[in-house]
Amino acid sequence: MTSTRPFKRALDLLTRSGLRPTRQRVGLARLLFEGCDRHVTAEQLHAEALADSLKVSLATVYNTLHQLTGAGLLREVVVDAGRSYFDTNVTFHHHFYHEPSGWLADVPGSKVVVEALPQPPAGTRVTRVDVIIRLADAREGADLPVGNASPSPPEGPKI
Amino acid sequence: MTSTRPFKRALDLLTRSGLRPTRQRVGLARLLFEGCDRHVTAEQLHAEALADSLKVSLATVYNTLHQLTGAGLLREVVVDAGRSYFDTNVTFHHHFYHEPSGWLADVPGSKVVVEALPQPPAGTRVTRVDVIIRLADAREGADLPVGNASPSPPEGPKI
DNA sequence: GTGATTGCAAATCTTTTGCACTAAA
DNA sequence: TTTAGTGCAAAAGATTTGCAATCAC
Repeated sequence: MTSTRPFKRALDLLTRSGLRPTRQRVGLARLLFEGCDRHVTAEQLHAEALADSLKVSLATVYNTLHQLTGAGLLREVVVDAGRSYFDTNVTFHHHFYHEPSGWLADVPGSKVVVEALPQPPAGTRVTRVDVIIRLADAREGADLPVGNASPSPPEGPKI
Repeated sequence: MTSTRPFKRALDLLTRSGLRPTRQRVGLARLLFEGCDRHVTAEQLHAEALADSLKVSLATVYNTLHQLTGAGLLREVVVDAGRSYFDTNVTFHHHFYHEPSGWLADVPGSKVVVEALPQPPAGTRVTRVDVIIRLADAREGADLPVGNASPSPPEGPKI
């Protein structure tokens, strides 16, 4: 599918990270980085790969996702115990998470201001501050005094 | 162990929540609510129960933890994919999470100021805003411009 | 060639489920 | 009684692991 440009880009990302550009890794990297930012689970990426005629095992998908995360090309997002999402957006940002559907969306870091952060315990350092804005379907009174206009509604098949 | 007072308290918490005060539930409630606030996993609470001579199955521990969460007596904390922590502190607060050890600690809600929260998507409402301050062992340059004094260091055998 | 990678299947781990049995009300 | 609750063992998911076969360099 597509030109050869993105193919080269995926290849570059891998080699620059010291990962041998195997057929599987390049294929997965293309699926992950060709389009716009996205959130995927291993299972989901594996299905996409197969649908794209990329023969790869689920175990390799897991390995690759972790290697890319280690290389700083992906960020693991923990919003649900029991399932890991990998985010291609590794810039400073937070998330909206619609628990009923599993819908996950980025919130620019600049849109949330976290102040007065307490000092971390001695011997430790802060690696990241995650802000997860958990959502439910609008119903009886809102739980928090936060407006309820509308940027991007949870619609699609989610996840 | 202990007097009969906390026993009664655990019993009251259950009945007030409409949960039949069975031997297992009362025992688990005592373990959870007698002391100060704590974070537990199902496996951990189960081990404690057995150590305290409370015969209860892991399945029942899971059931009870979820029932108590549904009743608002516990709050589930998601900081690690694949493992659920239950927090006896259900007041407004956030968390410090030391990933290397699994150490989890509360951060008073008043210690973190979250501003400029974006509007939730149409048809949804915010149920909660979780702030997770992820920690690693102090090493090469800190990742974020946040001091590094010391409130409560991660020590114990963790989890 | 040679060591890194992959695939596959089995193994782990955490959590859930089905159902006969037990205990509260 | 009668209905909720419990235990156990099996099932279900998600992720990891062991190791022989395979591929990149």
